[in-house]
Amino acid sequence: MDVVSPELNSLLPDEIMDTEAIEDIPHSQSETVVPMETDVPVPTENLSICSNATLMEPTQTLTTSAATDSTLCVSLVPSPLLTIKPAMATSTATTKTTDSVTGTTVSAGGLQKLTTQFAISAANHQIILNKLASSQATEASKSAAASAQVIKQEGQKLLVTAIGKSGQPIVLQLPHTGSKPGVSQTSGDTKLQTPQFKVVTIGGRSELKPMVVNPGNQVTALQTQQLKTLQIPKKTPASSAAPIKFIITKTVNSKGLNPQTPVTPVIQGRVLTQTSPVMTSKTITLSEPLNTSLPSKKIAISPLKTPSKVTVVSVASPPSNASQKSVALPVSVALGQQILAVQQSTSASPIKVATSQPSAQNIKPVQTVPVAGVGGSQFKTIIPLAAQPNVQQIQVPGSRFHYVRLVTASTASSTGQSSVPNTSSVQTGKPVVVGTGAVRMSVPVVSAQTVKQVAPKPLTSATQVVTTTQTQQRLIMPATPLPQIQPGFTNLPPGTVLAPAPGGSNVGYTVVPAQYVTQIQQSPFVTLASNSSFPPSGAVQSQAKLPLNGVSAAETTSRPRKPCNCTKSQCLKLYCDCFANGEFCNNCNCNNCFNNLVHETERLKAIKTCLDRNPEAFKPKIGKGKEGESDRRHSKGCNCKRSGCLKNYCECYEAKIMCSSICKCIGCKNFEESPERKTLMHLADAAEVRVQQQTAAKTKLSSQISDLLMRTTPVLSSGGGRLPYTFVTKEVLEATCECLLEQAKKSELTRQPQVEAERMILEEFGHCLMSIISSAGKVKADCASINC
DNA sequence: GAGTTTGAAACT
DNA sequence: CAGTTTCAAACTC
Repeated sequence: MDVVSPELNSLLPDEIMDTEAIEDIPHSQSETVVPMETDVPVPTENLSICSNATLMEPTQTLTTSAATDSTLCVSLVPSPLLTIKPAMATSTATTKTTDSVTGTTVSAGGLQKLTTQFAISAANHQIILNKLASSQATEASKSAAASAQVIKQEGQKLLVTAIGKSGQPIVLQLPHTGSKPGVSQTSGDTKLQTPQFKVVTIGGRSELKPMVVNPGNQVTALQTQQLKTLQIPKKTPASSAAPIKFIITKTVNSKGLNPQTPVTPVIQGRVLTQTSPVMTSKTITLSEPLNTSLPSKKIAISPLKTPSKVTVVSVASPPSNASQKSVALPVSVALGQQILAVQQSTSASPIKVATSQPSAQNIKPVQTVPVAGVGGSQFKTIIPLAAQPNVQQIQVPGSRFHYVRLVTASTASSTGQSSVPNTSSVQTGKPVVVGTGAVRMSVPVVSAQTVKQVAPKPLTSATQVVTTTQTQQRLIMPATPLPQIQPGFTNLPPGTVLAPAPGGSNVGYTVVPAQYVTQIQQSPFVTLASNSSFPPSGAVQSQAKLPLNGVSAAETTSRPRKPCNCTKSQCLKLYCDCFANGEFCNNCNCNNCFNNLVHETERLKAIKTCLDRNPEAFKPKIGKGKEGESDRRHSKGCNCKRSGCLKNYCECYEAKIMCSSICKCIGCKNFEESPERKTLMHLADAAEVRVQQQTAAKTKLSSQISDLLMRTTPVLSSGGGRLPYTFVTKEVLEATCECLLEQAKKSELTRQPQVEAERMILEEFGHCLMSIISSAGKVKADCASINC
């Protein structure tokens, strides 16, 4: 059975990637999503999918809760059926999620209760998602529905994000099966046979996941692979063998059951993809409590660039009766892959905080939001804050991920001292629980660059664990809403974290680029706000700089951006690249800079001004096209007049993309067949090759010299057999240089190509080195013979 | 490094 | 929306 109907199969990828086709849905004030870096409007649709995929846990239940009527809750229930629950947003409802570790069901406070379920027929194992905006999809879904007996239900949506692609998640409208037989989780018709769970990956491959369904709303994975992923294959012919058929439909800006009710802008947890077949990981669904009546805040963190894939590793919730809130550090990172992990910690934490509040209130879902980046899809993790949340920032040394820990005031101290382990897994796809105790969540901020930098070795084993020094760095987040800037939350600069403004700013919040968490940590505000029970920020910093996988934190956190030189804009206008990219100025050459925490009030105001002027001011200018293809284009197009669009004045050329029809440039030469462009490209390529060659040569030469010096390090007296480095005397060096110059002249006379000339010179240098070594060896032998 | 050119951003 | 000004980066010398 096809994972996706053929019609949709060819249709989906593009549409999924098409972010422009998806309308922005007004955001509710209480559920504000802060985009990090994206050209994708903050998705207002929510997808919540809870998945349990641990072999060890027989009681795993994936439950996603939707906060609003527009949300869709998907639950893996004991029956082989994949049950999708439409969230009937009720403020008092709680979402039950199964602890991935313990298998315990936990009620998340504030989460919308799933009151209605519609299940996918076990018989046909099909999920039909109606694409409302596409007649094709509709037809496809109809045809599929005929066999699957899936009923289309308005107002129920499933967000499907394109993995590895930027783009707004697609709202999948799921059929309501509440009235259908066999929908019930406790349905007695649950088959004991092991159903195969179809893993559908957007842009990826699909996998069959055998699942053991227990009659207790529990699903157990029989495979060692613990990842449960709902993925939609991109442009991949669906396998007819798939027992479960996913017919995906795209809903554009669906308003849900109640057209009068605006779609909640909050993004529910999403199931992301698992890319490494060898990696053991879990894809976990996050439950989103979407209650507009409740004061909630979401923290969007994530500067990301071009992650090919993002995996939400875990979203297990602690048992409802447990006061402990665990924090999982997402540390699994592979090249081209991002893993956002929010995993429930084990209850092993000795610290248990008794709280009068219902656990549901303490549990906040983590939202992972895909955002479009220049190079690829990006995901943001958004955390709604509890009534009085505090945020503790956690930084993993050597990683540019930024974690924000939400803790209650009463538990912060205990969390800080004992709840955070000092080790975390970095490699396995399965997140390692790093912290336990009162911590609610950890939110990774991941960028593609970060991934590349942090990425350890290729994941070959799920058991590889890299020990890192876990430090705690905190941001104290106010629990109150952010009325002042909420309207612009969805368009805040990429990588933005909301934090309280320092110095008692009346604004109340600080828009903090995630890249500058470190900066925040060093700010006086943080110091003052820091709980005494936590390690001093200085200690944290020192720990954070510990090398990870040979890469120091300093290296990994070095800003990739060039320093700005603003003089008049105070770095509070889009003239400033730092500001435009949602970053604080750091190590810049700017004058009178206000783009820092000290001037957060002004900065926030400036951000708002920019957003008022252009709601998409902080979104990437370069829209994301298909990967590997040239359809990336400038969102607005350039307006070049004199540069021919072949200089870096042109934003298109600078982004290494060709001008498009939306450009208003004059005399454009930046098009596919442009000879000028080709020439420039060839020159650039040649230059790049040369640089690479030279770099390689230098590296080799440096290595040889280093090796030589090592061998000639003084030691004859010590009997180590080394030669005295004094053999490399000035005379020897001069002679060597003469030889090299002679070789260069020779190659020049013979009109050798530069590459060949370089090779000849290097060879000559090698000969020189050999001669030196040989001579030194002879001297050593002579010396030894005379006992010198 | 200073000066010029350029085009996006900001302003009117 | 169009024209102008401001601004900082890119570029040239």
